[in-house]
Amino acid sequence: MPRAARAVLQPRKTPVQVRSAASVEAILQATLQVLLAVGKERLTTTRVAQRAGVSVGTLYQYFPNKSALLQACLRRHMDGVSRAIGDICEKHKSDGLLEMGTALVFAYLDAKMRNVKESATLYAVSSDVDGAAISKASSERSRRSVAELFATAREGLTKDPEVVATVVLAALNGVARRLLEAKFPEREAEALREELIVLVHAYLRTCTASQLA
Amino acid sequence: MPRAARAVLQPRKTPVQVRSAASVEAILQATLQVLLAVGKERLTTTRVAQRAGVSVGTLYQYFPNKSALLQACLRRHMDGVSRAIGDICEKHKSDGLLEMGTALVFAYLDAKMRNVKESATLYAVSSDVDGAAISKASSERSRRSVAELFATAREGLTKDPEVVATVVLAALNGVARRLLEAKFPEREAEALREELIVLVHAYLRTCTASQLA
DNA sequence: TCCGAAACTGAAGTTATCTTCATCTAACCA
DNA sequence: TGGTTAGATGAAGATAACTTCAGTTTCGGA
Repeated sequence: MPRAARAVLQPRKTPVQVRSAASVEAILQATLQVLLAVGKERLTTTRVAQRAGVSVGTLYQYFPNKSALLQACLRRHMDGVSRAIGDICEKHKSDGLLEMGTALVFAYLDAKMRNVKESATLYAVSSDVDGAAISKASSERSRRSVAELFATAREGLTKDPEVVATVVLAALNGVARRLLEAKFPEREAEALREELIVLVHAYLRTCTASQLA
Repeated sequence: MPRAARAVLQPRKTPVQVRSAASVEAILQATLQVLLAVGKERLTTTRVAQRAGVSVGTLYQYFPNKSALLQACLRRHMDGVSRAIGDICEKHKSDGLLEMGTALVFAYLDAKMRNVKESATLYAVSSDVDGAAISKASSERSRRSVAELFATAREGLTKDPEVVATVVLAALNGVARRLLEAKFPEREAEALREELIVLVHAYLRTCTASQLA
């Protein structure tokens, strides 16, 4: 993995013609495909270019290096997850706390499990590539959404919504990871989801004065 | 990262003389030191050998390749954590559930936070190197310990101890990761630990028939 | 239709590290 | 003390990408 260009994350050139935008799109898609097909160890820029149906040179026209390419890919995925969380938060404003909890569990697991292999692969990529910053930004956004959501809960919180959101999301993330590492994620998913709801509900009950059903 | 030798993880040669055992030890320590000092991107076998005070050739006498070296390092660390869990489980056999929960939270966070940078760095290494298998084996051992512990709880569980253990450990892991990724882990640690205890207690209360304090 | 800019090409250069192996030294044992 | 095995050495070889750039093609407006 290259040592250069920590700072240069942005595409070099902003597409102005249609075909170039198409190239960028193709390259990003190809990156994910190659990643899934052969794994990050054997992902090469040439291979990605081939799969995208362009030349390596074109690839390097839009991404300063391999690392930036992978980062862009990662960012896409993460944004998808945090957008899913954000949407669900919008939908459940002013609901009851438990309802919120249930909705979050479903949304989170769905987002991660939609295609298991993609999530798992990108987790692995994340630790190269300084993915920490990217996933941090993304999970920060989720945390905000969830904290705001909790703040609107009918029952009223007795704790800092930010803290509650942090704990809930961390727990969700822990279980999701556990699931992704399992041999047959789909098989275990349902059971763990039920249990996760129990966990989240139990916790949320401690965060409010009123007695929840 | 090499593509070869997926299967060959074991040291090539088993030390029979004292000095060679010392070499192996020195190499492993050096690996960790180099990792912490310059990061995995710039860790080279030559650099490790230098730091260990041996030649590269010696290194390759005991580790078939760089990957195996890092795996050995990772295994060491993971074993430390699961041993800490195992110990605490022994100590709290037949205690009350809540007590167990508290003890686990402390043990887990302590183990991960003892030296934050080491944990964080090795997490990153883990995703190269096929670390999944290693950490899986280790966390499987932890899960066993914790499940056995829960099975001895005074109150008696109304759920499968394995499931309960899985959920609790996943949640712990999620929060620990969140903490390791934070800018100042030590600063947030205490607050999150308290909250984690609340979370675990709340969950454990749902796992037993009797009313817990 | 023509021209300048945008986009594309891909062979070749560059760099960096892993890994080997022929050779040397130290340890052990009879 | 001499022979045999274990251990250590490190320069050289091999590999495997990444990345560049000079030249070509395509696009879009005048």
